[in-house]
Amino acid sequence: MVTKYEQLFLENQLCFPLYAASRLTTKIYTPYLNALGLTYPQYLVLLVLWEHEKQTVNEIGERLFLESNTLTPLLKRMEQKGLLQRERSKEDERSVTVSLSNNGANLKQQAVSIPHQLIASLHDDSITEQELLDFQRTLHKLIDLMNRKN
Amino acid sequence: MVTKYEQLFLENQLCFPLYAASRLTTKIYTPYLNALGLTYPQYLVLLVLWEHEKQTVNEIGERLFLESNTLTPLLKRMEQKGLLQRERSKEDERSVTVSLSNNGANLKQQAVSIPHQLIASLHDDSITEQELLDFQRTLHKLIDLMNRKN
DNA sequence: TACTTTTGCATCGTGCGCGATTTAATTGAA
DNA sequence: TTCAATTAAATCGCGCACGATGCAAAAGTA
Repeated sequence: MVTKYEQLFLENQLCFPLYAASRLTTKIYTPYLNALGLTYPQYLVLLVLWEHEKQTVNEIGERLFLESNTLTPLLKRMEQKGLLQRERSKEDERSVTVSLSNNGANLKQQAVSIPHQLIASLHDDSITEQELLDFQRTLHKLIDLMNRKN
Repeated sequence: MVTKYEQLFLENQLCFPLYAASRLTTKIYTPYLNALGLTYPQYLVLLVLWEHEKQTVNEIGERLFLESNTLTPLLKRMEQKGLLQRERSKEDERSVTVSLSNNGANLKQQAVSIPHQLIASLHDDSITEQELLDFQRTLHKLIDLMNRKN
């Protein structure tokens, strides 16, 4: 039985472990991404663009749960690095279309090996594959749930 | 079977869902914390201090996985708000002891109801209590694992 | 004791996140 | 068709995160 006060312990909340886990994972990604000259959010934008080469700021934002106040400066930095182009849409002048440059598209080849390398480096007998799949499933459910309620 | 390229999809990675979930949870906390005049990281510091009223910057950092470059400015802001005091330790002049003010200690009473309110507002039949407990267990395992490998 | 090394905190610079607001284009309604 | 409402980006300000570096105190070592 968890008392009212014990719910205030760090470990008994969901928020803190998620926050800690998120920061730890990006930290583990960092050396691999540094090698490609990318930050973690920049890598996420590329993941989205590697699936569809051309998208509006809004579409990218829907995938990443980010808005223009975060994306606009982020995309500008990526444009400066020559990873992508930003261009006002002709059909709807309010929208900005973001498209991969050759440079940005080519990074995919180098990024392909990252997930496997990470899994290998993190491999541990204390967590089974099935446990991880279940975890992933619940995580997606939680995201959907919180996204609906927000 | 997930191919090499499919591993680059957002959904097939662990990092992005964790990142998204973490941000969504803090977003859900925000209105409750705003009512107390707190940011989410400030709330985390208070959670730690509510368990032990007096701790060094280092001890707080070990609990939250944060270092002085993040904590020092954060704690200064909290000191300005009158939530805590910072003081050089007499025994070890390198350390700074952080202790709760009455104001900061009293906030605990108001914070106690937050976890329950959140659980209630998020309640959904699509996720069972057991599923959530399993999830939490794996999450802690992952944190331990990543923390060891880092 | 004299020294090197380690430790704890602070500072600096950069890049997010995000609430609030602005601007311009498009859509919707009378 | 006119005007109000909505939508898409952008801008601004603030508060984290965090790598890199600096500095002083303490601990370890010859």
